[in-house]
Amino acid sequence: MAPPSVEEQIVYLKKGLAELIREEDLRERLALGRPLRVKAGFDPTAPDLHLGHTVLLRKMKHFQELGHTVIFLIGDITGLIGDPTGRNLTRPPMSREEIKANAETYKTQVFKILDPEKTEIRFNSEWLEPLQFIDVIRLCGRYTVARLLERDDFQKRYREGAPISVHELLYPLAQGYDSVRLRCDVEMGGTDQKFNLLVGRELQRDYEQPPQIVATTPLLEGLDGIDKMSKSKGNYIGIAEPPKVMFRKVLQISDELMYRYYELLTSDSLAEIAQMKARHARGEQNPMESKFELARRIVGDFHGAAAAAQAREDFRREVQQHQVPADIETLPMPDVGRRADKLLAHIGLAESVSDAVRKLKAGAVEINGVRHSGLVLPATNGDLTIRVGKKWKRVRA
RNA sequence: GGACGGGUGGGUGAGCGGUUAAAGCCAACAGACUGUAAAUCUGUCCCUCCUUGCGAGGUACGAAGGUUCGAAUCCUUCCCCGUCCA
Repeated sequence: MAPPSVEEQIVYLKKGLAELIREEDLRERLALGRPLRVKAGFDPTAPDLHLGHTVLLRKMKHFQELGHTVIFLIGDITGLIGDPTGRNLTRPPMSREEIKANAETYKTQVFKILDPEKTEIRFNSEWLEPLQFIDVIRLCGRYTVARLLERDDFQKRYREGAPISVHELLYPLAQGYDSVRLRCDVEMGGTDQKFNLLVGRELQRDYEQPPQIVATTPLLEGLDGIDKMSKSKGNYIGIAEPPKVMFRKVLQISDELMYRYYELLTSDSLAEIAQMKARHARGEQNPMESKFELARRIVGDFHGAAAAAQAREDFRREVQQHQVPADIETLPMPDVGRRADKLLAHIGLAESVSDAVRKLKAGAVEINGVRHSGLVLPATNGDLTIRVGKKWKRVRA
């Protein structure tokens, strides 16, 4: 197979990017004919990757497919600072032990998408840690406060009187310095990273390197369809989550969000998505069908086709037909007498006894298929199969 | 270093000596309706106890003390945040 031409590469790489700065630079760089060094940095804060990250990872994968080298940079030092991006408040720094553990988890997850052969995993402690204070001062001397304050969220926080710690200002510099040290040709990130990525260009120029090309990917909205997907918001689908859970989460997103997910998480073209949308609008196809398809594909990406089919089956049986899940967790009967409220709290179907009482009164509890609102458990000699909302548990008699 | 302003439940944000476990909104959780989508409606949303009640206790309004019969509300000290001045 003939290697793709520069123009073919450009077309392939541009698809699904939010912004490319600058296309001309990329064209020139590709024309050099050598594998480009493409970096993306990850904070070691969230131990679990979610679909939001995969938008970026999928794009990185595209670079790999074209023969380029991807550098998966784990910001173990910058993690100590805490990237202020998109936050109104300063993030508390993490301990080194946490960061190390999180980094390990990353490694096992990214290769579900990236090709290990064409990936360098690096830690920025490698070159940031040996820096002396004087080096840091010199680095700071290459940039001005005014320029750093240009960043949207700094500006906003400054205007609103929210705190900005000095070390947060250093974050973009550190990230830019990473690019210098790694001699990056391209740096990728979410659109919220644009500022940091651009600082990298400036610093590279200062170190007499050709400035990196900046490629940003759109931010994926979380399950709520409002905020960007993040672990701390709890609106995420983790790529390590069980097929069943992923499947259910996808089915629970809104129809509007479904189109967005198709756009960012599948290889379907915008035209195909528009056609699908039109079919829904004309009533030729139930949007639910498309959502099932989306769920099948997403689960398939991370767990394989068989698991996806199984997840679909589980969903049909458990969710649509309200049948008892096959893998229901079964626990021994705790010592709570005949008290239903205490039992619920004990087995984790309620947060507290008080919460359990509320749920019972609200009619949210079903025992052996019968709604139960009393505080005393029904008389039975068999196991108790209990459902509260979408959660199921079984208790052995 | 000085002068002000502020810290309330997951988030906002009222309350500014007593019917205040603390309004409203958002989120969340359950129920109805559905395609367990959206929208809508209803209920719940600190903990514990039981005699399940417009029940009884215990905690709670940055921290610790104090004044009061009684404090989230007043006073003192401390911690944190911001603004202005230097």
